[in-house]
Amino acid sequence: MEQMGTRDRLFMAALSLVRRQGYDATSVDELCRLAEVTKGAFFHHFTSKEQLAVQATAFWTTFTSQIFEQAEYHTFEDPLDQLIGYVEFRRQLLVGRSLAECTCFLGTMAQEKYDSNPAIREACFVGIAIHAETVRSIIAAAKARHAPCATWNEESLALYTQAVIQGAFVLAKAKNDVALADDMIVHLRRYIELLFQYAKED
Amino acid sequence: MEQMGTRDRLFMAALSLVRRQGYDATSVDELCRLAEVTKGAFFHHFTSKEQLAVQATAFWTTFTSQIFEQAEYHTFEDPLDQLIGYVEFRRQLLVGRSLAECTCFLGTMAQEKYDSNPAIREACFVGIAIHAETVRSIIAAAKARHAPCATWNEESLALYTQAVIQGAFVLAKAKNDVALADDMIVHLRRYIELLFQYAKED
DNA sequence: TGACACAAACCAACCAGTTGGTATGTTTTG
DNA sequence: CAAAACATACCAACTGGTTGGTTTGTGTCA
Repeated sequence: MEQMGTRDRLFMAALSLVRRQGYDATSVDELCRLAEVTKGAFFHHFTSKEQLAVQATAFWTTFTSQIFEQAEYHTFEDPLDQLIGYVEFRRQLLVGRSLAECTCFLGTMAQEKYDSNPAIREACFVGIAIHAETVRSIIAAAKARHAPCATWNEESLALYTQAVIQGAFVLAKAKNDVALADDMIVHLRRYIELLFQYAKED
Repeated sequence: MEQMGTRDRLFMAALSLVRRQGYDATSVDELCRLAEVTKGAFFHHFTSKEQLAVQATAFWTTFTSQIFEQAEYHTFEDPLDQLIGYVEFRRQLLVGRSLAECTCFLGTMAQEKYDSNPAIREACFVGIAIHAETVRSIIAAAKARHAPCATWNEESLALYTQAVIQGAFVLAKAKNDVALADDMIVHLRRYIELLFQYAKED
């Protein structure tokens, strides 16, 4: 964090604090303190707290994309193995991490600001949709090979993977137990396996 | 709302405002305004905003329990029909309602305050667990009749139904579209059907 | 020398919570 | 039975502190 520029340090601070406390509970002063930046510098780079939040969603997308791109599952030949590999990778991302460290910046902000701040809401949805699209393309390939006649929609299933993961985070937060999220993602894996297994046997 | 007592009017205001704006964005003054109560009256009945939130979770539990108790699915003979009926009832609860009107008070608050307010977090989890338990007992009966040898855990599946619904709300909020939540719950129904269908065919 | 990147002091609005008080019962006691 | 004592429910005005955002000034580098 030390050698980063002022903007990126503020983005990192936003990810950290918003994921832990939410958007409203995170003050500009607190962001500046963590980023080791003055308030003057903050408002030099961003016109408002809202603008930081909106731009932080794009920062989050590049930040997380790098993590997923480096994951092993991309090297698997069979797209169904890639899909199961993706789900397993989401489980791996939970181990040894606190809730604030493994939960989704976009989901957290979207739930809080969906009605009161359209700009933030939309930015969060775009970020989720970008990630869901990478999952959708894997699902599409898996479907083409293993379940070409299946009735379910690949785009809908891609969004469902994200919904399950977001919901897993909500329940894990309520119980204050990351293990619960893992448990929920195991169900997601089983659903996908059943979906393809059942289609194969037709 | 007019003939209710002061406390219940404040609870109703809390459900309405917190579901729309979140906990932090809802001020005590705003709660009082909606409940048509003075700030003095607020702090006569509650020692803090936090205490209102904690007690509102119990209010929410009784409030929502009544809705579920009156639902048709309880009258079905087969517990598997009851389970599918429950999921379908969750879908019905979405129709004609805005996101703020159909999403979960507990999930919203839990995600926002899980790290910064243990009392609120715990109260939210208790509320979710109480509801999940009613679903678990239906699942247990359905499993006993239709899938006695299935390897999956009924408590875990009950929590999963709640995770999917919570996640459906997060995505629906991000897209600002209730229909997306409905789509996600359809996947949940299919998962449950596959889980029982597959077990039957063994 | 002038545009950029910051810093420090500051501001009005708003926040949760407190104050001292009133109106309306209910319970106790001479 | 009535007066005193207490309890409950409420209210308007206020407090110390925090909020997002502004203003004004300074160092630096092309």
